[in-house]
Amino acid sequence: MSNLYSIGELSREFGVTTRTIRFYEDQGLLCPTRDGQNRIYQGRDRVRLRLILRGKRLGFSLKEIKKLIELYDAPEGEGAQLRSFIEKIRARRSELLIQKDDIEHVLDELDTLEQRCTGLLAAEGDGGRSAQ
Amino acid sequence: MSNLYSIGELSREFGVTTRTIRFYEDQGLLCPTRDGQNRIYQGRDRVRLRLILRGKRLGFSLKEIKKLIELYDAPEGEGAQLRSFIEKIRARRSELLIQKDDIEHVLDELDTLEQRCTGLLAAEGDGGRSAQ
DNA sequence: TGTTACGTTTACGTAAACGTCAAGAGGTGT
DNA sequence: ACACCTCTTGACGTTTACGTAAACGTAACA
Repeated sequence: MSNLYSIGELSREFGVTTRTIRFYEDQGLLCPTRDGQNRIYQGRDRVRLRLILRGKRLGFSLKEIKKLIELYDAPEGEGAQLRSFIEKIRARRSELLIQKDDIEHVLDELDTLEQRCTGLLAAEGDGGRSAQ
Repeated sequence: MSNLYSIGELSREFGVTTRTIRFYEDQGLLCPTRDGQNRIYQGRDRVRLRLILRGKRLGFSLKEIKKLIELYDAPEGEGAQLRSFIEKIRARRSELLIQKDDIEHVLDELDTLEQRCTGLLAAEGDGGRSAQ
């Protein structure tokens, strides 16, 4: 268990380009240590990358993802800030619950579509005998 | 029940700009009828717009949304096409299931974050008496 | 001693999804 | 007649999230 990764290793593991990983660093989402010029990623960087990609799949912007990461890294600050954080978290949770609902809807629609397609296929293989 | 809508009405109802709605038409996602130059949207256009915005919330690109709509509108074609459609539907379903899982993860993380924040708040209101 | 693989920085390019004018037409109220 | 509102068609600008290419360093391998 090396626990240390090169940019290429991470790139292969997660199916993103090295350019992408460097870009995330540019945007302040990752901050690997260095061996001379070369980047060295630790376990926590890998966890972060996983978080980033998960966020992306959910339609978060990189900026939003960065804020979430910062929340995780430094949950400090005075009352007002904390209360505003909590507000944002709750807003985000509402959106996610809506997304879950969206997904249910779309899954239903996909089921309908697939059934329609398989129906058409059957009618075709049928020589059209079961067409309306 | 007029069942007919101007671009402004739809824009207000769905909270998007008229520019956005026209853009969707440009991309072939909507095709309202006309009264002279003015666009007139029917109930089905409204349904489509709802579909489009749902797709967007799920991170679909407009091109992907267009394909889904086309699938819905014209589920015709020969066997090979239908089979390829079904493939795409299944691929999409897999992604959505992953997204659902992503959402569960992030919801958990948000819960953790919120608890951490409320904990800090309590410690603060406490005058720090319950700090570590 | 090449060449192959992997890494680096810098910088310009690009596709998607609109935003933002500009300039005008058409109806409505006063 | 004038203002106001909503609509129209361009057309250029902007942000995000990278792609792509240039030009180079380093280490291994035949």
